[in-house]
Amino acid sequence: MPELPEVETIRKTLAPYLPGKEITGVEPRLAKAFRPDPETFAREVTGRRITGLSRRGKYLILSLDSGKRVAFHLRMSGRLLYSENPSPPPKHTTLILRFKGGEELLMEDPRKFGTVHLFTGKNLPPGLAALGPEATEKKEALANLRAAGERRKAPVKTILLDQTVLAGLGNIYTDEALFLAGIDPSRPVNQLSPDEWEKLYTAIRRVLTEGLAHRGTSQRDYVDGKGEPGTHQEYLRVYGRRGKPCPVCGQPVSYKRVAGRGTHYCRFCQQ
DNA sequence: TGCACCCTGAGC
DNA sequence: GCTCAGGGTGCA
Ligand SMILES: [Zn+2]
Repeated sequence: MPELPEVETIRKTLAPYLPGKEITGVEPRLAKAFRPDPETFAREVTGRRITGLSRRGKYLILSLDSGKRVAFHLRMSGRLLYSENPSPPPKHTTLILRFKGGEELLMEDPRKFGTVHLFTGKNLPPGLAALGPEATEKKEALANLRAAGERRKAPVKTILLDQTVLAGLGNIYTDEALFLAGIDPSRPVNQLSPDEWEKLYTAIRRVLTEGLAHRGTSQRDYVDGKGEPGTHQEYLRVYGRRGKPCPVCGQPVSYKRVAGRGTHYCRFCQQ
């Protein structure tokens, strides 16, 4: 699933190509993915030039010369693929953008959960407007985590996945960070000590930095903007390793459901 | 505040 | 042939 390191890797791989491109063709193929409707989207985007490419949380954002912006959210199985020699689109294609030189940007999404938003500067999509600070921004992110720790009593994993608290973590990096910090994912957040918050944030930074260095985790569907997989799946400590030995103590990695998500952790190393 | 729901392919 | 995976939204 694309989380912060994956979306950022997609952004980096598209950055050399998209800015400056003129969009000559817009083909929405999955109507329900578009906010607003696909007809408005096609009308507003056709003929525009891409002026910028950025990321906020798990959203990838294109700026257009009209002043409008397009945000993509890939959810679990979405891919954004740039090609200079387009071939016939895959079965589950949400959108095709065609450029003046014959290149294209394609959004593929077998599970069809991904969304495409068209918006203006003041009128952000609700999910984008509500995002907390980037998980990589230490001062703001840590302050928000601590504030949540004071007024909430949900499991710590629930808070890490809450994009209004900090933006960018998903199920994989959350499990990995909690393991590195030695904290049980179901611990109520109001029970964490100041020392544990510091440790947890350090672990979050570490797993995100590693994920970025490895160009993302290709556990299931993820590839970057050029179709290349990342390698961080080879470095995961607990996620997807149920029953396999804990890298620290050697006991089998445990699995349970926390915050409605499959959760991997070590019963012996995490309290 | 927490959970069902959306959806399909992979894996049993 | 069935179950499961998952992020954000909408609704209780
Ligand atoms: Zn262990």
